[in-house]
Amino acid sequence: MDQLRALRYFSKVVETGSFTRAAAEFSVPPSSLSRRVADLEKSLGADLLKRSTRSVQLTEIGQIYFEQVQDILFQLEQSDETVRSYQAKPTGQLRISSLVGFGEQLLLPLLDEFKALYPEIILDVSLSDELSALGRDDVDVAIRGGYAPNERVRAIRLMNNEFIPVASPTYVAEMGVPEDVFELREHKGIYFRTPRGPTPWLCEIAGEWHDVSAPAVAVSNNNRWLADQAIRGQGIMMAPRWSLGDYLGRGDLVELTFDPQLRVSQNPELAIYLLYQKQRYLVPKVKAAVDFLVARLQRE
Amino acid sequence: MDQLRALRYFSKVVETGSFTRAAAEFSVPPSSLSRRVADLEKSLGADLLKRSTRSVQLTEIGQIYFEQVQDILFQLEQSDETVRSYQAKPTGQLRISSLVGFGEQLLLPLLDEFKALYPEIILDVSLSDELSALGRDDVDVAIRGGYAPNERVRAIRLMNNEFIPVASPTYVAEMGVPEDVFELREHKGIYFRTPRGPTPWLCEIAGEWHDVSAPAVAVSNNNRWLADQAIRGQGIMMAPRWSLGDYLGRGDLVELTFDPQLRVSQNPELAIYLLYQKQRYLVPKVKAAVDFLVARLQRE
DNA sequence: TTATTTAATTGTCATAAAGACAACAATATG
DNA sequence: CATATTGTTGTCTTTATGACAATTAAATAA
Repeated sequence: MDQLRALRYFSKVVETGSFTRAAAEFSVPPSSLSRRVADLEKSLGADLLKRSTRSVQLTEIGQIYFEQVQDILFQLEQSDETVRSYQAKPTGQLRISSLVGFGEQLLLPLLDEFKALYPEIILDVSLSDELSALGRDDVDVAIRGGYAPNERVRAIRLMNNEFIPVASPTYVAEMGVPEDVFELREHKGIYFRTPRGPTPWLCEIAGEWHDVSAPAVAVSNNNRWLADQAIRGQGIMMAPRWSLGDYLGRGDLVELTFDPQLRVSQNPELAIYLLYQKQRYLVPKVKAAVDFLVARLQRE
Repeated sequence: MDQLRALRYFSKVVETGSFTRAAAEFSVPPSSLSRRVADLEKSLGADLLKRSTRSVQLTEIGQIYFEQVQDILFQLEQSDETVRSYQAKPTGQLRISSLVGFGEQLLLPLLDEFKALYPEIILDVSLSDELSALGRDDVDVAIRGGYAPNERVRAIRLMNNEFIPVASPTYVAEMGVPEDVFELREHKGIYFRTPRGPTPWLCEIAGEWHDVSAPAVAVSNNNRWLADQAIRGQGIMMAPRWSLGDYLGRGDLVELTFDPQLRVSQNPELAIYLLYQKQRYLVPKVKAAVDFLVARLQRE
């Protein structure tokens, strides 16, 4: 029995929920799948699917087996691609996913140069603050806050992701410099909205965390627009230092300092990471992208 | 092409270093392996092996592929076993590995009861302080100090592994109670020898670690014998609290206390863990053993 | 309830892939 | 230089998979 073929058949039947549809994808008659899956079940001595003419359902053990088989097939796919593309020129489609703000300000400006270096790589860039499934077939390289989701993914720390409070000089002149974090509650707040809601302003005092957010005058998931609002004196904004570009240098915005520090997360280790599947580092296009991006983006 | 068969052939050729020997293990002619591996190489578009009539060597990419393939084959093997043994009675050979001291004192006394509960499980117990490769085919359940080696292994904390200094009342009467850790250097030491050498006595004072070991009067990897030495007043011993059984209760040994505490490792989180492959928890014999051992050994 | 439709299984034959065995080529070893 | 060992190649046989038609089972509609 060609076990691997049986596994691919089984897997596809589960995915499509039908022998007929799965058979169509392999361009073989459904009877082939029926037999191969039956062989597989016989060799395992357990039923994987409950067939009821009109629908196909996983048994309990089938569910467990399916998940593990999916993983195995995926890994094998990746290993094969690694070998196949070994010592070839970087080429093919490369999918990069990045945080929106980071992508707009730092990643996109680099990509022209990357394209010039590797003209045969077709870039597919998606900016989203939702986390994409690097574990599956979605993305080759991802830039994210937070850590590696599992041990097969390598995370390279690109830079600090420290959020600092800023406001325009005009705003400060008008509203005064807040001396104490609790004074902030009398100010105006400009908030970035993540997929999990706006980010509050937090402060740890004597081991306890306090929410010291000001009333909101602007909320958006668009960093650029929020920065404009801040520059025009609409309020105080907490933003990653890297996102402020030259606003601080030119004096468009000034940093406000507090003791203890104002934060947006209880996690002190906020950073931006570049993520990729370890296994795939040898795929030329992936290696080219990782090496390029780390060289250009890593700051410490 | 039966890709999986090709992978098994390839893998075995690498393991045995020879087409002929590998073929013998599958009971097929060497020509079959030759053809299958050649097919595989053709489909991958890369050479995996350097053949030189008298010897077979991996190419660079072959080495990488081989490692990944080994892992995939192993996982598939495990998934298949999980399904095959699903909803069967706990049966078959169960390999347990444990730290020597822990095994002798706590594990072995439990096993008669386990055998009575699951008479169809054939136990294969090996006691060793070397860490066994849970990742490969060696062991079903392991009891170890330290942590899980990777994300596929689950580690259940069984109990604290705090080492405390003890001596017999006669020894203390004769030599006096050491008040300060540095006084220990004038005492007599009884040491357990791990595979990495005897365990020194350490103490952290003002952030700095000091080795305050006494000259050795006895060194062994046999806990029981060392305890006998200590009871007979030969010296001071650092031993895990669990290993002392009722010696403290009966007054055979007394605990010495120091401030700051005397330790055998800079790692404060020493504990005993039960380890098993997550994937294999559904194999009845593994589940039976894990559940039984955790129920009997877990203390907090 | 019964007819109809759709999906999965089973039977039979054709085809393709892997194994068996012998012959051959290449390279160490004596 | 001869011999033994190892891997490859040629040819035939065996086995397993695919193709297509026929059959069975279940869900939907009359």
